Amino acid sequence: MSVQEGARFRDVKARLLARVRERIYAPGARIPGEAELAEEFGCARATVSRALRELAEAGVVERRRKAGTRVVAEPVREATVTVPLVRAQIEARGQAYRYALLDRRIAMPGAGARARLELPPGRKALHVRCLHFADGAPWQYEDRWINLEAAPRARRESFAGISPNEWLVRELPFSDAEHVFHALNAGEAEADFLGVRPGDALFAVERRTRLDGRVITWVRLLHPGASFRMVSRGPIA
Amino acid sequence: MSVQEGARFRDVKARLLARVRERIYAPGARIPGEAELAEEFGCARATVSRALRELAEAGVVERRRKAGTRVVAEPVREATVTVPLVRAQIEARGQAYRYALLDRRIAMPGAGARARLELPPGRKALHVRCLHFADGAPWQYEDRWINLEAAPRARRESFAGISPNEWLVRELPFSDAEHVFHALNAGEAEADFLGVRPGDALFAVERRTRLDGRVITWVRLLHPGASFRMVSRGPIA
DNA sequence: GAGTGGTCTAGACCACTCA
DNA sequence: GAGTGGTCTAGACCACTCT
Repeated sequence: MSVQEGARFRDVKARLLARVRERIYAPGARIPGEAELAEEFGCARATVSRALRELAEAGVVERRRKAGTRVVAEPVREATVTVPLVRAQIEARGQAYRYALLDRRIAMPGAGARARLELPPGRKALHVRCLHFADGAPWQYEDRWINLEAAPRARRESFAGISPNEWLVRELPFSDAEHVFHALNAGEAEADFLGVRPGDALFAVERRTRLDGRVITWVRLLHPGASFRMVSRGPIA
Repeated sequence: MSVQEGARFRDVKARLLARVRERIYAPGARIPGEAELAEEFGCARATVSRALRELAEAGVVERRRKAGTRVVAEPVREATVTVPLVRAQIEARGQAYRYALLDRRIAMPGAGARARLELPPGRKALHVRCLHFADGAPWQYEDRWINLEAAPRARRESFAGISPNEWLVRELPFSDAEHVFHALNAGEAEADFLGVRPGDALFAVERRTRLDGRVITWVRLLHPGASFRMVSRGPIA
């Protein structure tokens, strides 16, 4: 009948979610145990377990041993956004990508950058600033600090031909990242780089990357607010 | 030895991730099949399967039947952000929450709002605008359209005592949501509401909520850029 | 056609945490 | 102490998709 069938646990998950939405299982209320549900649905407990685990990951239910499974009382919305490689993002839009290095130097980070790099006082780091263009128009201004003790090979890289963004993805892929998103007004220099007027709204993505607990790099990516959108994906079920 | 032990699949997952990071499994390369890995690690295939499934969800590997499992060639970063209830967010910061309704009327939506609600032409909808305060200072301006055909009970709600945000979470929890984030400059009216100057950067969250395929509501939430941060959670493993 | 992942089952043991 | 979820196993069948 249906096109994308063939997963019993998906069916169980959907039916349980439907019960939550219809208030058959009220917010905050406890729902039957895995064994009971398995019997009701006529499947193995492991199947119910997987369905409930995914509902828990989606924030629909809360599970605790002995206490059982409850419908979440105050749902919290989550959105998963993709922060792609600039180049891939631009090329996916069918636009021509161009990269330009503005500045590369080993310098003493300011207090803010030093704290974010979790560097001891008096330690220098690599500071790189560059621009990414889409069809010739400035798309992203990148201001990055790299911890040379965590990524010593960066010392020998000029970043003339490859952006630090891309270099790091190749050099240290699958590292852990923390992101912060916010909005700010363009200063004189940023406006100049991005081809907007001072005071125009910018969308900022800040990312700190770790590997084995050490901070490798901290970067601030600025986009002109007028053209930039960040979109989340995916529903609950 | 370790504190949080007791999950064989986590161990397998961590070891596989380590191999990817150390380039033992190179980007784009194929890794051994589940059966082979299960034998190597001395566990059941289902255990390896779960580890690999989670790595696939984290974007580290790609899996296809018959083709096998490959390390992702061009990693894509993802960030999961929490978009909490305004009130909960403010109270979690230890600040006093206050809500004020600005305007509530049934009206003809403009072209943009109508399209986002996926409403046929000539259909009216409920338009609500309100403010959320933290310790007396404006924290969020909410501009919302509600599809009265999908949420008819909203017609009888005045929204004088409860924000539409909160009312909808109670009325139709666990609905599916799409989010868009961007930055813009405050106009005259928005600046006035939010207590900032016209032109100041604002952080915008737009959310469209669906249930059973129908759009229930579309909302634009504006925050003063100077004070607002949206933070992502969680590493890969 | 054949190889790989995707899922299900039945049973088992364990870990946590509530009463 | 006892009830619940969390995980593992061994075996099985199936669905997809590459060759």
